[in-house]
This record gives sequence, structure tokens and C-alpha cells, in this order.
Amino acid sequence: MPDSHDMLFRTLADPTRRAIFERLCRDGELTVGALTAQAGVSQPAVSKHLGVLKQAGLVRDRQAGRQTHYSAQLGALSPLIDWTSQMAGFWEARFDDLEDLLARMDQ
Amino acid sequence: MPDSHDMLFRTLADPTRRAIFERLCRDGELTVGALTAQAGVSQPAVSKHLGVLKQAGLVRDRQAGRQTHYSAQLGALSPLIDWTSQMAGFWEARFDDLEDLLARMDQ
DNA sequence: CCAACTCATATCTCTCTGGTTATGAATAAA
DNA sequence: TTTATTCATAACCAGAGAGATATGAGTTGG
Repeated sequence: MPDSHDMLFRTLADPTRRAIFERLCRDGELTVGALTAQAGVSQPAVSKHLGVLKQAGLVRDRQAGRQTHYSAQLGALSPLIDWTSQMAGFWEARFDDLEDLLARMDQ
Repeated sequence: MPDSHDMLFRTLADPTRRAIFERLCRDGELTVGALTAQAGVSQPAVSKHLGVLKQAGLVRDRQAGRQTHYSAQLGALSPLIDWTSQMAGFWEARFDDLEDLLARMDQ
């Protein structure tokens, strides 16, 4: 059962794809051509990566004539933030349990 | 050049491996056997996943007799947190630039 | 209308990796 | 000292996916 975390992690796992996303975060809206110019891979490869990013909700595309403009959707990162703080939460919960245990032992 | 983000994202991209890490966050230290019991894959598969997690610094292992106890190393997640806030930072920087521009235009 | 441009899709290849079974090393128990 | 248990490693297999090239659809400019 591939949940939302799954898609996010898998999408961001590829260095080329993550670099494209980072670039969109830095520079804002960019065309496929502009992205391809610095991606180090072919234009079809970039298009495929953009497709995956779009599928994951990480980017938005805007058609304008014969070129497509892509921009990052930062909100799509929130499941990742949630997951991280959830892990930290588990950690702290266990720490609290330990404290409770010690407190009870102390009585 | 696979940086630290790379290893983290790639390591956490696999569902089975991420589930193992989540379990270690929830339940604390666990043996390979205990992890295997609920992993849904064979023991060698679990061992391999633990090896990858250890390589990424996400887990620690402690030998005790014939069993190995693994525990999560939450601190290894900080590059991930850093990356996320960096992306958000880029976003805000661009927003600030826009505000500056508008402010200058307003004069 | 025709030529050039921008991007997406189709197809193929090849590598990477997550899974398995088999096995061995180390430790504990009988 | 055997026997059983726990885990890691080796070898192998199959599927996924990231890359390339080829091509076509849609758009702009001459």
C-alpha cells in the first residue's frame, strides 16, 4: 500500500529529479528548456522527471504557447514534515514513558 | 556526487525499510528476530535493510550474545529537516524579492 | 503555407536493487 | 561435545526505473 509518504520519498530519492525540484524552488517558474539546459540529461528525461514530480503534487505546470512553465508546490512537502515530526514524537513518547517509569520507581 | 541528502532519501524511499525504521522509532531497541516477525519479508532481507539503514547512520547496533539489537538514531534525520527548511527558505526569499520589487515600484 | 521550435510520448536498453534460498559463523543450551 | 538458535553473507533472479534515441503533436514566425 503505497501511501503519500511513499510517493514523496520515492520521488525525491532520485538526485536528478530532486535537483530539478530544488531549482524550481530557488528560481521559481521555469520552462522545460531552461531546466534541460542545466539538468545534465536529455530533454525527454527532464520531461519524464517533471511528470513524476507533478504526479507527486510537487510541481504545477502552466501551458503558454509552445512552452510549458513548471513551478514548485511547496505545500506538497508537508507530509514529509509530518512524518519527520511523527518520528520525533515517537522518540519523545518513549522518553516520557521512561521518565514515568523512573518516577514510579522513585516512589 | 551522492551527498548526505541522497543517501537519506534513497534509504527512506523503500517502504519495507522505512517501516523497519518507523518501528524502531516507536518501540525502541529491537532484535533482528523481532523485526523479522512483522516485516513481511525474510530474515536476510531484514538484515540487508538494517545494513543500509546503518550505513545511512539511521540505526545503531548492539551485539548481545547471539542476537543483535538495533535502535533508531533520530539525529540522522536532521539533514532531511535542513533540506526541507532550505526549500522553504528559497521559497520565502523569492517572495521577499517580489515584495522588494513591489516596494520599489511603489515609490 | 512551410519551416523551425518546444515539449511529450513511445520504445528500447541496461543497471540497480529488493527479494529469495543456501550456507556459515558465533553463541547458547542440553 | 553435540544440538539448536540467531544473525550475516553469498549467489542468484526478476522487476523497476532512469537514461537514450526517434518521433509526433502543437505553436510560432517567415
